[in-house]
Amino acid sequence: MAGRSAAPGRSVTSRVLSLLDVFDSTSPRLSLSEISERSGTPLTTTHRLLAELADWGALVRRADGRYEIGRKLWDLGLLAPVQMELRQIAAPFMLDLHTTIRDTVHLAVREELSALYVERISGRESVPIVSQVGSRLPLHATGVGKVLLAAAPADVVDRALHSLTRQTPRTVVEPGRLQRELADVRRRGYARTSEEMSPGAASVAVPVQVERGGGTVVVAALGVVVPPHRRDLARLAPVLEVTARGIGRELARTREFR
Amino acid sequence: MAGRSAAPGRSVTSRVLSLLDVFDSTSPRLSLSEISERSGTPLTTTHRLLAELADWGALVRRADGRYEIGRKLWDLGLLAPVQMELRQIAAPFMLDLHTTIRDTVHLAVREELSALYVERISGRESVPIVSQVGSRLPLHATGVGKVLLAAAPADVVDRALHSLTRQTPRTVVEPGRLQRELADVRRRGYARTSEEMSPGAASVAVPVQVERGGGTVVVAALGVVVPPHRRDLARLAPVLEVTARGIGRELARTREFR
DNA sequence: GATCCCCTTCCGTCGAGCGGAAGTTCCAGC
DNA sequence: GCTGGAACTTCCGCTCGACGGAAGGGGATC
Repeated sequence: MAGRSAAPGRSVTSRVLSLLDVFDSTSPRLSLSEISERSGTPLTTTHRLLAELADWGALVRRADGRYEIGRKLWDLGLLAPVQMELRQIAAPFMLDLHTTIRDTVHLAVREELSALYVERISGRESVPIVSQVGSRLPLHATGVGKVLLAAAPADVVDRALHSLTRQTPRTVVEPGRLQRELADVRRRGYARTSEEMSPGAASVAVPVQVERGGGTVVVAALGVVVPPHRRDLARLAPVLEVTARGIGRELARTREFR
Repeated sequence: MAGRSAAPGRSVTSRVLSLLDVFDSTSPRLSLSEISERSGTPLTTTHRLLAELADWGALVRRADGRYEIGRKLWDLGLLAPVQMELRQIAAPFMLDLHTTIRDTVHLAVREELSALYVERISGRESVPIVSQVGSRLPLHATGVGKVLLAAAPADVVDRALHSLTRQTPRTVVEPGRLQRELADVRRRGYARTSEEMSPGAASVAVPVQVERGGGTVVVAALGVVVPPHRRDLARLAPVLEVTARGIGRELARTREFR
C-alpha cells in the first residue's frame, strides 16, 4: 500500500480551493471524476476532500451522483462586504429606474480587467442578456465596461488596450479607436455600445461617483441594456445620470464602502 | 520550541469552516483575535490559516487590520443551486408584484425550523424590515413562516411547536393557538401576522405550489410586509395568489428545482 | 519607560493527510 | 448471464507539512 507521502502539492486550503474553483456558471454540477480531472487532484484525494466538505457543514452538496456548491457557501458569500453596501444602497434606486424605463438595469464595478456585475434588475426580457450577478465581462465591449475603463488608472487602460478580444463583428478591437471612445466617454459623461458584446443588444452606461478627498472617484457604473435600434438611446443617459447621482449621494453618507 | 503536535483538533477543512463560521451579518468584519476567540482556534493557527485563505485566492480579505469574507466566496456562493432556479424564475414575477403594490416583497423556503429568505425586493421602506436575503427567521412569527409551517410534515410542526420563542409582545407562543392559526392558513390559503416579529410591521403571505406526482407541493412562500394598520391587508392575498400561481406554473416547466 | 494588547515570525515535533491499490457498483454490449 | 469497462468507495502504511507555544515587534495608554 503506497500513500506516496503527505501533501506533495500545496496546502490543504489551496487544494480545497482548486476543487471549488472548477465550478462555474456553465457547469454548476459536476461528477467526482470531472472535478478530479479539472482540478488536477488525484481521484482519491478529491473524493476524501469533497466528502469532508459535504459532511462538515454543507460547503458542497451531493445531488444524485453529482456535486454542487452547497448552501453554506451561499450563506457565506452573502456576507461578503464585496459591494454589499454598494448593492444595498443602489438597489432601491435601480428599482425606481427600472420602473421608469422598463429595461434591464445593471450595476458593475471594475475588478482588474473585467467589469464585475454586482447587481441586476430585469423583468421579462426583450433583449438577450449575457450578464448575471457575479459574472465578469471584458471592459472594452460593454457600456459599463467602457465607463469603468475610462475612469481607470493609466496602467490598467494600457493593459486593457493590449488584450482586446473580438466578441462580435462589431466589437471595437483597434486600440486607437477605443482610446478615442474613452476620451468621448470622459467628455460626455456616458458610454454607448451597440452589439459589441452580443448581437441584438445595445447599452448606455454612466459612472457612479463619490466625492472623496479633493476630487470625485468613480466607484461603479450603472447601465441599461436595450434593443439596438431604439431611437431614444441618447435620451436614456440623462435619466441614468439622475439615478447615478442619487446613488453617489447616498454612498457618500456611509463611512466606507470599499 | 514546542509545537504541540499536528492537528489535535479536527480536519483542516472543519477548522477552516469554523473560522469562516464566526462571520455573521451583525459582524462581517472581525480582527484576528476575535476570530481566534470565537472559533476556539489558537491565535497562531488562526493567523496562519487566514493568511492562507487570503493569499490563496481571496476567500477572505484583509481590510485595515480586520478580516472579511472575500470576493471569491461571493462568487462561489452565487453558483450555489440553492434556489438558484427558484430565484431566477421568481424574480421577474416579484418585480411585477412590487410595481403593483409598492411594498417589500419576500420569497422564502423552509430550512429545518427556519424560514430562509432567498429573495427580496424592496424600495424605499415605509416599514422596518429585519429580513435580508440569506437570513433565517423563526417559522412561527412571520407570514411566510406560517405558510411554510402549515405545509410542513407533522414532525416538523411538532418540533416547531416546542420551540416557540417570543419575539415581540404579540408573538404567538401558545402551541394550541398556533395550531389553530395553521389550520386557518391551510383553509384560507394565506397567512397574516401583525407585529409578531418586529413592531411596526405586518405581513401577508401565500404558498408557492407546484404539481408533483399526484398532489401539489409547497416549495416556497411569497409574502409582503406592510404597516400594521393598513386596511387592505385582506385584499393583498388575492394579488399575491395570482403571482404565486404564475411562479408555480413557471417552476413546473423546469425539470427540477430542488 | 513600563505595561498592556494585538499581531507576526520562528521552528521542533509528530499525527493527519496522502494517494496507490484493491474492492464495489453499475451499465452496456455480446 | 457473462464480460469488459468506467466510476465510485474503502483501506491503510508512509511521510512531510501542519501545529501552536515561545519569542519578537509595534503601537497605544498611563
